[in-house]
Formats: sequence, C-alpha cells, structure tokens
Amino acid sequence: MAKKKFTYEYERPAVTTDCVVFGLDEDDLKILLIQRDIKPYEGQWALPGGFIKMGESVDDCAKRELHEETGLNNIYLEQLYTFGSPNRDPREQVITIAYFALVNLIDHRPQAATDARNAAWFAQDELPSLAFDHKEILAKAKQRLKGKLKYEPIGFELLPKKFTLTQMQHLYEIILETKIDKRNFRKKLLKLDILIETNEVEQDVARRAAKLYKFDQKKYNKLTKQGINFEI
Amino acid sequence: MAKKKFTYEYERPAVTTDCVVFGLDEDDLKILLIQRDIKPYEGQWALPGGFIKMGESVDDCAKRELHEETGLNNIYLEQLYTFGSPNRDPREQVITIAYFALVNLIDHRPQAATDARNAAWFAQDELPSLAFDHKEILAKAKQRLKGKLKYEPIGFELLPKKFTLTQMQHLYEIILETKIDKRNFRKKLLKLDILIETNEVEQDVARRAAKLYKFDQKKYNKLTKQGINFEI
DNA sequence: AAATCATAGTGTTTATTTTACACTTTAATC
DNA sequence: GATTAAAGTGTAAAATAAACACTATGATTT
Repeated sequence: MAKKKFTYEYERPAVTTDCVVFGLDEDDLKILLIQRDIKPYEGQWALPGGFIKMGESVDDCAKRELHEETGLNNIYLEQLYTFGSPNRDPREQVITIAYFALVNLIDHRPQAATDARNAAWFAQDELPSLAFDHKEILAKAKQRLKGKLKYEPIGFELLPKKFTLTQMQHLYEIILETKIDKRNFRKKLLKLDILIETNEVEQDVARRAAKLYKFDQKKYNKLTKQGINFEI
Repeated sequence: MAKKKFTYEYERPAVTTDCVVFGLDEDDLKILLIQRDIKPYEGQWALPGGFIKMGESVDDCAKRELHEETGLNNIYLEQLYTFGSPNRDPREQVITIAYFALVNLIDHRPQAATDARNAAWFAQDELPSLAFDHKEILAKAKQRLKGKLKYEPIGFELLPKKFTLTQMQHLYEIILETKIDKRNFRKKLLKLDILIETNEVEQDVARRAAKLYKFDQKKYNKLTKQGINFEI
C-alpha cells in the first residue's frame, strides 16, 4: 500500500461522484455500467464514478470520471442527489454526489472504457446486481428522469441530431411507461415551436419515410427564460 | 491548534451541511441566519451548518447542526443541492450539502441559538451580506421552494396546525410573488380534499373570524401515492 | 341601537386545454 | 399491381382554468 500522506485534525469521509448514464436504444432505455476491477465488489457492475481530486469542482469530477471510465464527453450531465449513509461503502464512510447523464446511443455507440475496465449498456430488464447502494441511486435517477421529461423537453439529449416525431414519441412512451396518442402528442410538441422541420426524411425504411426534425436551441432558450410549460 | 490526528493516502475535501430555513411571518417569508463567531467571515451572517461527523449520515448531520445552532427540531427538511466549487471556502476545499427546511414561526418563535451564537430571522429585503457562497445557496433554495409549492402542498409546513384559507393563500402569494384569485384558490385547494374543517374560528380579530382548517396527513399520503397533481 | 368597518365566504359564465378517436397517404416490397 | 407498414392529419366532447363582484358576519365606533 502506498504511504499515507495527508493528515487532518478531524476524521473526514471520502468523497466520490457517481453517474447514472441513460442512453436510448431502438426501443429500450439503457444504462451504462462498468465492471469493477478492484475490491470491494470486485467483478460486480457499478455506476461509473470515482474519488474527487483536490482543486476540481464536484461537477468537474463527475465529468472527468465519466470520461475516464466510459470515453463519454460533452453530454448532458446534471447533479442528481448526494448519498451519505455511513455504511454505504464497506471500507469506510464515503459520500457520493450522484449525477445523471443523457446520451444518444446512435451518435455515441457503446464504447470500451479507455482505462481497460469493462463497460456495457444494460436494458432495464437485464440489469445485473449492482455494487454499493447503486441500485438506490439508479432508482432515484429514473424517478428524476421521468419527472424532468414531463416539464422540460430533455428528450433531445437522447435522440440523434435529426429525428422523427415518432422517435420522440417512443422515447416518451418508454421513459414514462405509458401509451401516448399520436395526434395529441404531435400537436403539443409542435405547438411548443422548438422544432425545425428539415427537408430530409428517414433513409432505408421499407415504408413511407418520416420527416426529420431538428431541435431549435435558440427558440428553446427564449422559451425557458419565460418559464417553460410542457406537460405531456 | 489541536494536534492533527487523521491521515489518508489521498488529500480529502472537508464536508459540511448547510441549511436554508424558511419561516413565514405575518406577511413575510423569512430566513434564519446565524452570526459567525470564528474565522473566516467572523461576525458575518451565514446559513446554519457545520462539519459532518464520522458515523453520521448526511441527513443526520443537517438535522444535528440545525438543532445545535438554532434549537430547531423535527421540522420539514429536505436535501437541496451539493455545492463543490474548489474555492468556495478560503481555507481549503469544502464541499457542502445544502438542505432546505420549513418551519412555522407561530409555533417556533424566533429562538436564541443554544450554543450562544447569534441567530436571527431576516426578511427578503433586509438580508445582510452572507458568508461563503451562501447567497447562491439561498437563491437555489428559493427557486426550489417556488417550484415545489406549485406541485406539492408543502405550505402546511409553514403554517400553524390550524390555519385559515386566507393564511394559506397569502403564503402562496408571498412565495410565488403573485396575486391569486380568492375563489379560484379556495376551489382548487378544497377540491384536493386534504383539509379538515374544524369547528373553530380565528380568535381576537376585529372582524368576522375565519374558519380554521387542519391538514389531513392520511388523505394526503394516499394522494401522493397515486401521484399528486396540484398546480396553483 | 344603529352605523361602520374589515374581511369571510360564495357561483356562474367564458375561455382554454385536454382527451378521445379513425381514416387517407405514401413509398417500399412482394 | 397488390400488399404492407407506418406517416400524417382534424374535430367534437369533456374537463379545467380564468375572470369576475356581491352578500354575510361579527366586532367596533358613534
């Protein structure tokens, strides 16, 4: 073991960040996990994350760990909740600030971890058992994702740059776990006026191809300044 | 200085909790601050809070610090956000998990701090300058309070056990910073069916006395299980 | 005892939003 | 040319939200 070097007057907990990364596959909401290569929980799957370094903000720590362990960069990332039960880590007291992230799996295909750790996407119904209290963190993240999706159109983060209205609707149906009426959904979404209709259509489909739309960031920013109101 | 006793392999940030306590006065939303008696920011006003102890959960730390510094106990307390910029404390890196709390000022009159520190309630428009990044934490708390009030009837936490509908309406008006129509407000609130009408009325008012109501915790619990939907 | 004051308490109408619902169009494939 | 699969589209009914003003009550004043 490396020699211990840092001394404090009072005992201190360790601090980590962990990240729940959601990605949308064809018809499934997937979660990115890494396989632990050290104790405790060696070999088990866990949320990507790790210890904070001095001089870095908590947000930066989450970004860095996510990049180091999964190769992901520049994706939607937001603080979720801080978990601080004294026994959540068997080694010692570890406080973790959990984040949740959204990535579109079409542009960011499942990637190998850069530091040789095993990383993989798991569907909801094929989740392995998770290390630490990560199951609890995941539950909180799912709850937050559901809640957020109703009031903010964060769905764009999970879709490719250009997408069809049906893709967007599927996304809502998968996350909210409910069927949505096609006409009503389109009416509401288009009324928000934050979509740009491109003059392209889907490619390589064996049926009538759907129009592709883009997200209009500028109009969306204006809208949020006035206080958005989007309830699906 | 006391001798330093705890040694770690890697440098660790200190961890604290801070608490934004809101209380409702006659016609003002007030915030509980304590005056710092040590450096840094000695003599300045700050949110109540302090360092986490080993073996205690983050939630427990918030409760304990709140009690030690303000005498408050058993009040509505919920985690707000974790602030972790590396320079938010001039001494060294300190990560703080911020909480927000609601108390009714009628039952919990402004109290002296138990540990001799100066504690006082401040109205929004007479806030002193705050230590650390506490102004930012306060802003986040206000934003959360507004947001929450719209979807959950947390107003009860700020009112005495028995209250009039007008008091509740004033609360909404003060926090949301908007005028609300009396008839529409009452209709909506009563339709939720989480109020119990007592057969008491206000005392000592020089006009027609209003009926007093109580919050029906049981019905409310049922309601939240089904997913509440209360938008004022 | 009557008048005054201050706020409690109460319903209806209109506008807006949400929901329910089914057929035609299009383009590729067989 | 028929088939297939999903795209795309509108209307009517129901529910909800918003706007709006007077009467009731009880204490205080004259």
